[in-house]
Amino acid sequence: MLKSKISCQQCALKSFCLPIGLSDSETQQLNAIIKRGQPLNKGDILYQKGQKLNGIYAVISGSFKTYIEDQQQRHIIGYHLPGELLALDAISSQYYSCTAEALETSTFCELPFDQLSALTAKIPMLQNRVFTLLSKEISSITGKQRVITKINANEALAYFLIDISHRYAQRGFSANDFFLTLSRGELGSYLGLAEETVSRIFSSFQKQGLIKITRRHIEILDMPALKEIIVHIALNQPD
Amino acid sequence: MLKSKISCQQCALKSFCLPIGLSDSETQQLNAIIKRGQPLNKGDILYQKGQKLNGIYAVISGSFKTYIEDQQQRHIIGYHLPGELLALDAISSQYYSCTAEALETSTFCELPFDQLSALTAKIPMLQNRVFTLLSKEISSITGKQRVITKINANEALAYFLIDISHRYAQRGFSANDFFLTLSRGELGSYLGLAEETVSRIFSSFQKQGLIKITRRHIEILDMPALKEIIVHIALNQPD
DNA sequence: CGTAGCTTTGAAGATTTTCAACCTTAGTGG
DNA sequence: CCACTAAGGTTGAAAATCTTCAAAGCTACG
Repeated sequence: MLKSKISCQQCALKSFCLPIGLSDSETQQLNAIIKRGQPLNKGDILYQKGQKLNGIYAVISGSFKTYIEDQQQRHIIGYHLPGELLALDAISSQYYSCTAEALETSTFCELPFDQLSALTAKIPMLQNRVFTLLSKEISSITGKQRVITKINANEALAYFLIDISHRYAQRGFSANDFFLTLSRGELGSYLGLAEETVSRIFSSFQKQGLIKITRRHIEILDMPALKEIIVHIALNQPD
Repeated sequence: MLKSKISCQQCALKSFCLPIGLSDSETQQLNAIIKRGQPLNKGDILYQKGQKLNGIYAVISGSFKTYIEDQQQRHIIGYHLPGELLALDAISSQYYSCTAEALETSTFCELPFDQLSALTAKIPMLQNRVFTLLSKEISSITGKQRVITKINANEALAYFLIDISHRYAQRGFSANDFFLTLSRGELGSYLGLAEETVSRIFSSFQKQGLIKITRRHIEILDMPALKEIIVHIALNQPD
């Protein structure tokens, strides 16, 4: 029992199964359907757009980007950190709607969706947990959308930094010192900005003493000032 | 039984309960928890940001906008047509994260979420239906985000028109002739454009013979050409 | 018939992108 | 161990796009 609980934690599913107070037996049932994946290297594909849904994924360590591509370019849709879930949008169509790729050496686990939903049908608390997770995803995308939908480039980047900082803090990582695994170009694509614009604004933030940035290593020096940049934006503040 | 089935249809929950083949008894159970709301007039508030979650809502007829506001302005977040659901993002926090307002005389029904989740725990098919609806919402917001995140104003408006057209068609309304209940300013806010930009682009689409627009009445004259505008954008095409 | 609110249009200004060149760093092979 | 290379990052200047400001047109409604 204890073993499975620990293993669940190791699976970085803390965020998934712990906060809801499942019994040991329930935890074990959940744990039984979780498949631990082989570690992936940078550039390895977790799933490909168009493939039939196997399950949803949780990032254990490392980071992933999701994207779709057309003839001209690749559009970054998501940036996923440890403890976060991937492929929640694929449940409805049963096909992955984008490609997920490891941005660095990363580990993950898989939750086969049919097994998960069989289990949620038996454990109401778990069902509610899944509802909550899906709903939270909706909030978070809506929040991002709000921000990117016409606020200017400064604000978009300030928001991005604050968001990442929160997400790291939530998982127990440093809120003020972290590595970005997206390139300037990818980040630009994610936020709807040109790569040069991202670079210029990072430089300007640094000149103002808000951050220190060395390639992909970011230190947030003045969080209040960063927040000041987006203070006039009506936001659903992240928890 | 039959009565309740019809009533369910009347509730415009066709989209919600019909496609999954519930038994008559299950349909009746679902129907029993659906509360029909009083019709609202233009400007009436369905729910207010910050209020405790009562339930999620389905639009029966008319249309709703959702928004959040700050000192300076109101930001339109959503535009909801008959058959569509509102407040899916409030399930996780248990508080409405934006305000929903009727854009014209509208009817709706309410699904108290605690009762719904008690029912889904008993009816696996319904549980999966809710998972699917939540997941679909994630897809659709992600799609919108993709589009607005830096494509230009022409593309954003072409996408919007195509999206609305699809959504009306899906509910059995005309795909090529409909009324917009958002003003130019509101639509601009929704898409992240200035109201004048929206107006200019509608004029330009009309000059090109793509649409005919008389105030809020829109006729789509050349759907293929509209689609051509966004053809280079990698999209998860709506079903 | 007049007014208020929405819409359209023009012109100037701001922001962002694009194009181009150059810089920096990490990794490679001599 | 060093020099070279490729990839990513930075910076400047011109061009494109969108916003803002301003004014005027239209329509619905009392």
